[in-house]
Amino acid sequence: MAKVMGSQYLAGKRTTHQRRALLSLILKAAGHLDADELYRRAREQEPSISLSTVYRNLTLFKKLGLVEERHFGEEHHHYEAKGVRQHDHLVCLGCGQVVEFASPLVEELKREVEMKNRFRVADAEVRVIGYCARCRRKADSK
Amino acid sequence: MAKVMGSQYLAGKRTTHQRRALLSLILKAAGHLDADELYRRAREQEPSISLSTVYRNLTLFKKLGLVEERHFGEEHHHYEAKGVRQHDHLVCLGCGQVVEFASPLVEELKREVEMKNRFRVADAEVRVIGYCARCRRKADSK
DNA sequence: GTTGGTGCAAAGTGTTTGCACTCTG
DNA sequence: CAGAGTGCAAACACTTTGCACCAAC
Repeated sequence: MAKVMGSQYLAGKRTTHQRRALLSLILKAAGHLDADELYRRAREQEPSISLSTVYRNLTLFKKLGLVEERHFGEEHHHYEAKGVRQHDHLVCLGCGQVVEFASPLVEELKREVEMKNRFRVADAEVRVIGYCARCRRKADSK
Repeated sequence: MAKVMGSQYLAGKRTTHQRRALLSLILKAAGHLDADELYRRAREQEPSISLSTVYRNLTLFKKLGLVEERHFGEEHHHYEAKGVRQHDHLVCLGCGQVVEFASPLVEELKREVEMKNRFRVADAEVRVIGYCARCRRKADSK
């Protein structure tokens, strides 16, 4: 996994321990992380790492196109490795859990917007909000 | 426009000048506003209104289902009157402008998620990100 | 050796809250 | 005239920045 980050990914930027640790944590995290969770995990490998470094590198990774910033309903942001495939999120209002899903309809939507709205589409973010199977009953009784 | 806010909308809450002003501003604003812009506009009618009151009432309106909170790429939130029809947003990376659009594909997507993911869908937020016609050339030359 | 990157502390945003006063119902 | 709602200032959560030191190149 550490091999994933050859210098070609960092575009001439220095490969510090902190940077290596952060990037590998993001890549190996299956889903999305917020800055604080990433900080917590990074401290296990680099106990002296600071939160500023986390933020600074998240900004860098964003700029290099390695991670994407996501905005769920919460105050803070989430980050995840920029994967090849489009995937979107289901946010449960009951338990707060965020699940990924994918649908070809999103690609279709992007094509439609590109044609009908004279818009060069770079990306799309879809959040479907509601109640997961487990929380449904709670929602119905409201 | 002031007539729009009979007491039935406020669910027994008191109808203060501030509340009336805020709600009518949100309803008459064609698109989305952030808290600060709303504050600025409200002060024209109620010069002594405070930002806390703006936030407190936005929270209330959200709870009552009168407005919706939107999350674009920025740090702060945007709010808009909860309309009947689903509509989504095109965010231009060049000039930052946010344009509304609507597509039946979004409704289709919601139905699909409801069926395939055992999820009770309450709402969906779609942001398509890219470059508007005017900013395209800038993007292409990068 | 340079100078880009780091840790720390301090500042900056956007938002929320405690409190005493005010006005709606 | 009770208590919901307000303005104010202070607190809050998250993020950014200035600076002196450190380590990657």
